[in-house]
Amino acid sequence: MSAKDNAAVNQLFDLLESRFAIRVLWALKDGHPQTFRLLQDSVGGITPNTLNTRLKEMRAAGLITHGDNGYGVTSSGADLLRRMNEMSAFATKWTSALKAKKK
Amino acid sequence: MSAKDNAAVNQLFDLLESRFAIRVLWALKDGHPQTFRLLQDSVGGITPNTLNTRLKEMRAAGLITHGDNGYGVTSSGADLLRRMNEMSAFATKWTSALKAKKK
DNA sequence: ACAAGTAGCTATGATAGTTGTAGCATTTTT
DNA sequence: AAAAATGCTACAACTATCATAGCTACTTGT
Repeated sequence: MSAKDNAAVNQLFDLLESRFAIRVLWALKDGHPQTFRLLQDSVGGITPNTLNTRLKEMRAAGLITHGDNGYGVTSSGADLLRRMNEMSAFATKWTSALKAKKK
Repeated sequence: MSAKDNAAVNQLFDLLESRFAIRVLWALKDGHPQTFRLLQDSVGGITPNTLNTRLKEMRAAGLITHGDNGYGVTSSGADLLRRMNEMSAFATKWTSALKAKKK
């Protein structure tokens, strides 16, 4: 892994590690833009303050845009979501393994 | 996407969205266990309080173990990291696109 | 046996991030 | 013209994280 790679990944993690960041992106997974309030509901449990902060960050990062139909992902954002699908597959395996362990 | 999928992904995001969570896992990417303090250095900028909190969470989640040689990933943790490599590839593309935009 | 080093933390007060609730200004719908 | 929806902002309270210091248990070297 090069130093440049490290910087890039670090920048991505900076963006994604704050509360609700991933979820906001995830809520836009299907590609349909959503209004501020609908997005708030989709994400669930997020306050307008935090949502607005995340939206600003992600717009600055070029992952989300705000068009006439509301907030949606950019092509870059869609690219990231596509790659994150792998994590979803993992999650399913993982939670069932965890549940089995707890019994 | 089923409701079950949603729950699993939510649980994963609960774990990963707190500060340094992803980075702690990421620091163990190469598979070599690390001592507490070495891990602190690898992650960079994390306090022992936070590191310890994350380690507890991730051990409870079955992603990290603590053996004789220090902290390392479980097979489940390694699985997740493998899938997250896609994000690393994205990060490189994404940051260079961002840099170009800012100019 | 004893001092020094290493490992894995815990304690404490300060600061930054997030929450909960309320509501405002503007545009769109009825 | 009134009602509803949109995208927020304000503010006080709470929680997470930080920065620094240092503790206990164990190993290593003399």
